[in-house]
Amino acid sequence: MANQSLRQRLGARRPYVLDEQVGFILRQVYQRHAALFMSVVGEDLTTTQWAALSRLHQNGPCSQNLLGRHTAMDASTIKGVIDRLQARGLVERLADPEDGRRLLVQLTEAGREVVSRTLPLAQLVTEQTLAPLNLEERQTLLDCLAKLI
Amino acid sequence: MANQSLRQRLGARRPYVLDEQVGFILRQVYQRHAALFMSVVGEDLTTTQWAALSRLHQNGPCSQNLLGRHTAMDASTIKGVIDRLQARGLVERLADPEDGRRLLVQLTEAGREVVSRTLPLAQLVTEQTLAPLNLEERQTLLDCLAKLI
DNA sequence: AGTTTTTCATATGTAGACAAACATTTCTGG
DNA sequence: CCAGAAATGTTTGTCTACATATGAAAAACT
Repeated sequence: MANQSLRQRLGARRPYVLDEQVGFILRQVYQRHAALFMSVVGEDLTTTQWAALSRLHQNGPCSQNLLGRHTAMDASTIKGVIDRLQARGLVERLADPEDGRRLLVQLTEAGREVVSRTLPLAQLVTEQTLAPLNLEERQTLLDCLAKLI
Repeated sequence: MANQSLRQRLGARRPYVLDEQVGFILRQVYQRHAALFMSVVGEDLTTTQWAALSRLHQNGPCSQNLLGRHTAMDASTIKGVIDRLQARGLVERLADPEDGRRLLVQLTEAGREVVSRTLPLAQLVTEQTLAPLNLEERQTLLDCLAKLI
């Protein structure tokens, strides 16, 4: 109103309200999603571990670093994730015969079982995360978010 | 097309494509934002440290746990954050005379200086994070995200 | 060929993020 | 009033996340 236009005429900005900042909101939405994932999926799987497993399922075996790039993790993060998945027998590392630097990472039989058991639950989590929005809003949200990556 | 309706008639779902899942997208958007924040703000401040500082600036002194709730951090997370801010002299802890359990956390003079120096940069980061969207899209995005907290 | 650069995996250190367990203090219900 | 419940802060352990440094292997270059 009058106040608003006065502020604009003076060149002053809106005050900085933490709860209105994208970053703060994004962190909370992701927190809610991650908590939902853990509680729905069980299996003691984290969202990042699931990203690695589902990427291996979708794309097949892959070098560790490349898998990291395909799951938005840097080299040291993906290493830790694969370490833990390997310790649980869901994944195995093989030397790449074609490149002495690379480790080929692939799902084990147990890993494939976990993936097929988890897939429908992961879909459910996506659905539940978006539950407060209607179909049109969901599409808009995903489109906007995709532009911000 | 024909394929699509066949799948629907059979009750089958769309395949699970990792890159289309909200959780995976959210993580990447937040990563980009956090990296942007660190590079624009400097001061060696993280987004969560900034959340604590700006909340104290906005709301005044506060017990440690309550501050955690106001910044979406659990008790052990906010403790670590305040530990580090205190070690840098940006924040101080006082015993609450009214409640023997509580620690009152408040900004120091140095903390207030960092906040005023950082505020305009934090606004810039918000702006840059949303840069790929027009004004209408930004509002829609924030509205949708707010429903997902 | 040999040198430089890049890539890959690893290691270390710092920082969120949360669960679970704990002691202390405060609040509440009977 | 007093016992049980709840809140506050701390500690420990596990897991992401990244910067930086290192050694080894491959690619690119002259």
